[in-house]
Amino acid sequence: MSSARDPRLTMGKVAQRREAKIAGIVAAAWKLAGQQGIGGLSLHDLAREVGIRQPSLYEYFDSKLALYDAMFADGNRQLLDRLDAVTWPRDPRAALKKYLNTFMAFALEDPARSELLFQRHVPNFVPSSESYMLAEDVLAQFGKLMHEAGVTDRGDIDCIVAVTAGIMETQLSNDPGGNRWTRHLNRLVDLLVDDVITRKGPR
Amino acid sequence: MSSARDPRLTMGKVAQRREAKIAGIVAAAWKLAGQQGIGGLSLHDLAREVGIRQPSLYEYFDSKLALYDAMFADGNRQLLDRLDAVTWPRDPRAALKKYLNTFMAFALEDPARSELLFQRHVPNFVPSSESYMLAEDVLAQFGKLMHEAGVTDRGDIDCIVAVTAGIMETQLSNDPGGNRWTRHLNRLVDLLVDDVITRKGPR
DNA sequence: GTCTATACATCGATAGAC
DNA sequence: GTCTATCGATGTATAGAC
Repeated sequence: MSSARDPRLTMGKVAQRREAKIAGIVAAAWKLAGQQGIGGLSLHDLAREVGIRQPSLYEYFDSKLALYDAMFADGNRQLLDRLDAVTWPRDPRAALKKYLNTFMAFALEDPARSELLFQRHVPNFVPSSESYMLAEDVLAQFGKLMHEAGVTDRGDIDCIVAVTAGIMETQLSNDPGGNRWTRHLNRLVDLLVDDVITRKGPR
Repeated sequence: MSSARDPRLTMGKVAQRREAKIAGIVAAAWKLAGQQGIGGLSLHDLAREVGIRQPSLYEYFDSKLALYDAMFADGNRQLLDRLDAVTWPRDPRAALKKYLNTFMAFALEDPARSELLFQRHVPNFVPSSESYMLAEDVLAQFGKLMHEAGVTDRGDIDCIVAVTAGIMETQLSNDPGGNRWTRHLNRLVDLLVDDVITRKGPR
């Protein structure tokens, strides 16, 4: 489980141990999801992986959807941590590309995580507003970089989003572990941004 | 269920009735899948929809995966029929765009069908080789049009595939029934094909 | 070819003892 | 906080009578 800065100093020892346990459960859940797919995750298996019995999980999560929500939040925190560690180029276009490449690498390294975070492979799951705020933090960074790169129109932003999603989808589905599709990411972004710029200010 | 040309004249009356029944079951399966999602389809519900009992379905399909396989084949036949009905423009670029728009309209009009045919939302399902041949027929048409439009490099073809997949994915996920993303399809195709042409033969 | 009955498995969730 | 025991629902698949 990833840790964005903060609490743990405001917590008592018991609360700390509880948080650590929850973190361990979430980590085990990611491990199993990686093996069986996010949809194939079962609470029995998860409990066994953690070394407790299935009903004991309900001490930490009110329901399976609550577990998914914790995983969703955790996954987004992982991504935010990853983005925090990046040193961004000054050139806006280069920064945008670095963002997209960082995102893509993150998405491809754990297909099950991407299923939960970016695709719609878990029926009935809707992130809580708290968890969704983390996803919005990711999007806000993306929007800021797009703006600085000169892409401000919603339609243009949508195009880059769609291209990124398409590369992720096709890469995951047809060539997992390879780079048959991702290697075109930078080229497509350049193509699009160039087009946007020239149409906007044809000096 | 859709009917590509042929049999039914080589069949006896009994075989004809059986085929018709199977077609009705598949049609009912599509209906239910449209309501509950392709993954939520259950044989109990399907049998009730058809007016028989659940075990009776095994008279027509050896397993649930066999049913999915029949649906996969049927869906691809629907698409082939749709493509057969199109009058193709002479201009290769226009023909390519018409193909992609036809495909996109087909994909968006039934999300459950797209989940089975184009996405990977049914665990453990792998189309039989016979069914997959139909999907290959679709791809063959696509490849031919691409070639005629001057797009021959595999990487370039992959780019157009990715863009198409991305628009389909984002449209289905974020704006089902709308056109927020699809309206950019032609623009993106033009952008890509122009880029391919100019890089290939910069006269 | 359709039925009833049922096996068999999985899974999420709850009750209550310790 | 963890356990045993169990509920209840769902779902695929099979056996065998008609």
